[in-house]
Amino acid sequence: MPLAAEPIGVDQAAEVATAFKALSDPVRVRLLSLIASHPGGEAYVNNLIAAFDLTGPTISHHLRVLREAGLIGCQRRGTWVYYWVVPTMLERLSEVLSIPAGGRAND
Amino acid sequence: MPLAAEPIGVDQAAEVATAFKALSDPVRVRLLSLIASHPGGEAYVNNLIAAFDLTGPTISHHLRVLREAGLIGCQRRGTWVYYWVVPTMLERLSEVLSIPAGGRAND
DNA sequence: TGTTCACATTGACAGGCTTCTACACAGGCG
DNA sequence: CGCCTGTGTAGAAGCCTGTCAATGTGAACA
Repeated sequence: MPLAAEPIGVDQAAEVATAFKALSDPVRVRLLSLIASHPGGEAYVNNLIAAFDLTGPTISHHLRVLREAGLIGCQRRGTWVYYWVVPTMLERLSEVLSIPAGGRAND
Repeated sequence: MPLAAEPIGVDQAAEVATAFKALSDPVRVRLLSLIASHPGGEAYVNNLIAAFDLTGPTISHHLRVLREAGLIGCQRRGTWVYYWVVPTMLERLSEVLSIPAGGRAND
């Protein structure tokens, strides 16, 4: 439900804000984009670390923030850990920011 | 351009992250929703302050963060100050989060 | 089978930034 | 001038970001 349609509830506002907080860091935005645009929709950590001038633990921390926000999922396959994007969450956030036709829905 | 379409650039990632940072606080999300869903698309500060258990300066500060992020605009009319939502910014963020058909665009 | 190596995460900590309140200031109205 | 509305500033508490060190997991090899 778009936040422009009606006043958002306190609980939902907190939930949405948590997700947006996960996207409030440039590194995490780039990580999400790298994972989402990776061939096959998956990426493993080694590749992600190589794309930044940051150390492994730092990337790992950022990935955890994205994971706990429900934006990405991960799975271990042998030695490597693969990450992928959870489209449901992105679509939901996109819907929250969308503008209803006419700018408002009711009242 | 959706961030899932191709790896986002460093500059654009920083710009998007700044906007999301403005939305990373529950109070600001609720403020934006209150303004956007207000009859006429406008709201004045006195109404907004009444909706929270926070002091006036705090709300004023949050409004400034939203304003500097380009998400809302304001104008003084006599004694009261009116706020409204800038739909362009919301639409752009919504597009960034949208998922291209098939999950990816090229390559 | 046991060791060694590579991959990735977790924990602890320093530095910087954000958030919130209290007080004080500017702008308009009666 | 007195009052109300809204903003700006200064300061304390808390959170976030990034690095180093240590741990856990799985594969390769003698």
